[in-house]
Amino acid sequence: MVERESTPLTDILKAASDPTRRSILTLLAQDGPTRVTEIAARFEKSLNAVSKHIKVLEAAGLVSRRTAWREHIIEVRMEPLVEIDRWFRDLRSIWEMRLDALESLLTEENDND
Amino acid sequence: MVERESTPLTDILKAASDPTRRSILTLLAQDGPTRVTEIAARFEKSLNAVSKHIKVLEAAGLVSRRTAWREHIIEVRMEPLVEIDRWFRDLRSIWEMRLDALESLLTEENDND
DNA sequence: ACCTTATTCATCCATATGGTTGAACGAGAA
DNA sequence: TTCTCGTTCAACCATATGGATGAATAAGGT
Repeated sequence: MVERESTPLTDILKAASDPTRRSILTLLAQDGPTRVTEIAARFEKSLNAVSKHIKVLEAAGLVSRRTAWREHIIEVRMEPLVEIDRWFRDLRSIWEMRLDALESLLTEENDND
Repeated sequence: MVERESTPLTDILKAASDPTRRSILTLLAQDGPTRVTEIAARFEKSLNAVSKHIKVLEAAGLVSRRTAWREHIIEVRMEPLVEIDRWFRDLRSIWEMRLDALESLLTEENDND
């Protein structure tokens, strides 16, 4: 009933908001492409739990998967994170525009004194 | 039973990962400090729902509250968002370090040819 | 005192999320 | 074929989340 929205930015932020998933990204950034089992071995969670985390990251575009034989090699993708950066910058620029407008308004008033 | 972790960065990202909450931040960045009721009026949700969203943003430090008479004036705080930026930059630098190491390794090998 | 306004608190609901365990699948090795 | 390995799929569970509605609180206006 409750329309479940899902935009790229929302998916990226949601994926990044879990500490385990951020750890996975850090691990991949450090060590490069890594097998699912290998990744799971670094955490005190079941293989399945980690597998699910990876799927979330994958859905958000934060990692890519390359299947070689029976092994799934996971690689971090930095590109989508730029979306967060962009959102942050947009918000900040909106905020600064208002402050600038406010300041010039005050300056104007001072001129009228 | 499941240890519920909550770090500043996690709270910030979780707070930012909801579209409604991001809209509230944008609204506040544009219009400046605004009353809760005023904010709620901009959304097709109950006052209570918006009130709860604001509490989440507040807990993450993304907005501050100033109670004047019976009115609660909400203001956006940009500072905590820098944490996201920092995390992103850290991750990227870890990633670049690995690539640099990889590249210099390859160059070395070429030198040995 | 009583009304009105602004907001939160308390419940309750449906769905999402993070976790577990066990079965299933795909593909090389014995 | 049967075994093992790497991984996902399918249930299932407890808790979190986003939403609604109605009561409670706070404080000025009448």
